[in-house]
Amino acid sequence: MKNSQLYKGSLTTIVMKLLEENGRMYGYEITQKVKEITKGELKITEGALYPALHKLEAEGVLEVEIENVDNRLRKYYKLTEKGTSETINRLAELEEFIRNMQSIVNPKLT
Amino acid sequence: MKNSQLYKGSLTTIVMKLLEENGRMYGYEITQKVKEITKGELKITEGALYPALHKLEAEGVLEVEIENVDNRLRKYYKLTEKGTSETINRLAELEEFIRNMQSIVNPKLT
DNA sequence: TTATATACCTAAGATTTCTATGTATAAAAT
DNA sequence: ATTTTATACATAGAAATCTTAGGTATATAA
Repeated sequence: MKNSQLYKGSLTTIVMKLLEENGRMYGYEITQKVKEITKGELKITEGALYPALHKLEAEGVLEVEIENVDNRLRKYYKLTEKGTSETINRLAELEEFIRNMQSIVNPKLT
Repeated sequence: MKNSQLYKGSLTTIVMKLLEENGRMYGYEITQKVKEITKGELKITEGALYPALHKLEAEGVLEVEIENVDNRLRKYYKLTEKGTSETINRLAELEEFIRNMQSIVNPKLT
């Protein structure tokens, strides 16, 4: 994750949301998608992403399907049932986080 | 910092913004102010805050004035000149971060 | 033939935060 | 009178996350 420290702690939420949106994705695809969505402002590093995916899988949040495309390995991840309900909580937390940060940055509006 | 992982990385930005807003504050006051602004949703822990304040001071972002009030020590922190310009950058980063996160969570709006 | 893009991976270190604990005074509650 | 709560500072060890820096391998573009 390049850029500011602020993104610390948001990686798994980003991954879960993208999987909720797109059904299934593989690691490299996630890095490209985030770069695209944020117009290059946010670059997820592989050193952060792959361990995070493995952890989410170990926790039962994600499950993996391995496929061979063009002689290259792809590991497609998708949310489990548990992962889907976790994602709902995560997104609620994210919205609360954004609200709270905006209250701090712009106290006049609240 | 209680609650979700998302707040990781945002502590110094919060502190700097509050000091920009309020001129000078002491540590305990900062914890109370954040609790108040976020209606109890965000609690800054002292184990995170004090080392962060010391680090910002060591970096020349903050300077400290020690006072004795009611027989109790207070260390008032305020932004240095360097700290003030750093704060402007931090707040711009925060706004960009929030924009990016909203693009991810709500891709239809962008 | 070399560089870039695709696609996975890990290990060591840095950084941040949490948990737990410590000191001390003042005020409120039992 | 004593205990709890609030105020006010602090640190040390552990946990979590991310960066940096490498590694493997195939396919395509320069």
